[in-house]
Amino acid sequence: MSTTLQIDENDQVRLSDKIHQLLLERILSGAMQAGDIVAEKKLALELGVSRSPVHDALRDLIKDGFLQQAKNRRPVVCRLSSADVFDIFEIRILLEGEASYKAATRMDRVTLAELRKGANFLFETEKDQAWLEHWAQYDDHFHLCIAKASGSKRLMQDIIRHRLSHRALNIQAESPYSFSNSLQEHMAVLDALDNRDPSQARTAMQNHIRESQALFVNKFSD
Amino acid sequence: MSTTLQIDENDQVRLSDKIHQLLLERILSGAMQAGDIVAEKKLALELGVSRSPVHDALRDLIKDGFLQQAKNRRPVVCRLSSADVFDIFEIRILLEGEASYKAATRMDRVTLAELRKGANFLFETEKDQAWLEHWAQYDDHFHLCIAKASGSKRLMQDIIRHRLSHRALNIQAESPYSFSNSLQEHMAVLDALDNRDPSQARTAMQNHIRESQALFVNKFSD
DNA sequence: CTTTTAAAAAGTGCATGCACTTTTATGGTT
DNA sequence: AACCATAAAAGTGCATGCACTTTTTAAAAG
Repeated sequence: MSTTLQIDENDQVRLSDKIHQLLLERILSGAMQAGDIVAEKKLALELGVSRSPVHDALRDLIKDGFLQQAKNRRPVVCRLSSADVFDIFEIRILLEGEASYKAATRMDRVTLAELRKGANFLFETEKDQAWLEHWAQYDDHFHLCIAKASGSKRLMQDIIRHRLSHRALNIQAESPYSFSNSLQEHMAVLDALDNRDPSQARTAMQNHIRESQALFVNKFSD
Repeated sequence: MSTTLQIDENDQVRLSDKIHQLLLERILSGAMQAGDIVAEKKLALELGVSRSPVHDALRDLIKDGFLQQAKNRRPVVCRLSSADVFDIFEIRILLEGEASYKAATRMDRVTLAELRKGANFLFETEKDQAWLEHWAQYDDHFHLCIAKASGSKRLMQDIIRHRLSHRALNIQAESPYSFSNSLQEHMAVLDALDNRDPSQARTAMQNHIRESQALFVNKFSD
């Protein structure tokens, strides 16, 4: 837990934003888990800054839905029920399905080719520890590219938010078995995008997310 | 603009939350418009409180997407482009369509009857100034009830957020002509819910929102 | 009269203080 | 050991101070 604040002098970025980023990483990586208490004062001391920027960062995380706080109480990392996880996936199915639909007629061939190359590389590579890192990175990139290609900024932002909101579960939930399936599903989406077929793209993406949904919700029996 | 802070002693609610609420109302009512500057210090003085709770309230509004702020600059009320408005409606079509689908098999008959009564009342009443108030209130209630009845808390929260994000436009965009149409569309949704027909409910709700979309985006040529 | 520029005013970001609330530690009682 | 009361420690909400940045003002120059 020795992630530290990068304190450049003359920095254009707010301290509160750096702290927000740092804490988000701690939550997404599992370094901070559901139920953990995050005291503003203690954290300020730990980071060697005053309470103000920590206060702001925590408030952001509360708005993001990662923390909860009652008045006069210390914020707590949220616990997701299996119903929550299910619901988040349901929404992702809608939003990312729509994004794929819109992207089918808009996505440029270069990005498409690049994504396909990434998928092929992962497909042929041995599935060791480093591979997992690559997969996570590629998967994020895949979904983000399609969200962007939808042409709707709002849609993209919503998709990013909903993906973040359950990414903390990735670590424990993914099984090696599921990976090759996921890759196959990605390829199906890429095929549909290549065909410039909106409906096919929506369906393929929705299938993909539904598969993850089943996996995650299973592993997650409250 | 003389809305004041209700300062009860021994209050269980945070000052920052009250201020957030107050500012939200000012934005949604049109009292504060796109491009307006909202200075933390000035506002604190105006409200007779310190900068801290104002600071927190403004940060919330920034996260909500109503304000924008660059470092060291005063926050500004966001300007929505017509593309933004269009995109927000596109998302509402997805989310509220889904909510209606889910609500069709879950909504209790009592709420349903109550909504129908509200619609009928508005249908038969003379369309004067007071009527407009009633309409706005009823419309909100209608959409919220269905979002709730979806059974998905996340879906409900998302729907509320997206509805808020363009409600500031209501004042100038609604024309008396459109009201009776809207009411008819609401009735169609209620019929589908009564029939316990998910697909019909989704379609009816999506039609309704698409009609608003056309109206709003037209009135809103950047 | 418009443009430039420099000083004054006001603003934000972060640090800190204080009152009041919650949490933790402590010691007696059963 | 488990339970309660209570004092000490730590925490949050809001106020305020200060350094530095942006905005406004007003005077000087063209």
